[in-house]
Amino acid sequence: MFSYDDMWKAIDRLADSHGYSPSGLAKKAGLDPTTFNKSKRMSSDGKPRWPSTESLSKILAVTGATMSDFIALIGENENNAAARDTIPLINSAIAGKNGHFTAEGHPAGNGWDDFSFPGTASRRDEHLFAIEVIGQTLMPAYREGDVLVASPQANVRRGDRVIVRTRGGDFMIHELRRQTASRIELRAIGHNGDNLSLPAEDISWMARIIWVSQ
DNA sequence: TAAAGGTCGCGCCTCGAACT
DNA sequence: AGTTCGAGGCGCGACCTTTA
Repeated sequence: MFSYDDMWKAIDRLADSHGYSPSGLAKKAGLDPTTFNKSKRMSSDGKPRWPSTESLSKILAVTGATMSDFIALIGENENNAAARDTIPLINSAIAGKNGHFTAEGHPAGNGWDDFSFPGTASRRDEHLFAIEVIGQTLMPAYREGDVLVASPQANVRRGDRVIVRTRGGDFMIHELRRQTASRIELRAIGHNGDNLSLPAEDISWMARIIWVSQ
């Protein structure tokens, strides 16, 4: 999961790399010049404030940057060096077998390779892992060879794509449709798009897909 | 299912500092 | 003096959760 600091630093770097101040970039993108003010990155009660996806979309559009470029900026260290770290990688065909994850959804056991992912060392989420898609079952959303980076620590919300492990041993890549205290409703990613409703206690862990290499 | 209430990102505005 | 930038207060609107 991207930390709050990572996100704002990346915005600052994006602005700087295009010759703008944060307020200049906001203005260029058609946003209020104060949108990215440091004073607005924290609410009055001290809670961190996150930029909206719409604001991010606008500044990427106006700078011509892609989401991948932005991810790279998140991963850069203070010296702007190309620091690239690795996270555990496993393919989807074997990820569901026992022994590859702890009860909390953290990578464990053998069978893992390394996947280069920018700035992992500076990120607070040390339990990130990557899943390489094998087969066509997730088409058209994900193709064979795509790599999904997931965080078991990230908060999941309606509409997020998630990796789910049930206590019965099922391993699924689905979209979260609804989550209540008692039930989890999921929708399959892929051609069939089947809906699935499970008791919350049947879910061992759930990790949000935060990034995809396609 | 709909209404009520809470949360949060953003726009509008004013003000002050720094710079040209 | 004019411009740019950033801090901070306030309110709006979208979205979400809770409750009846």
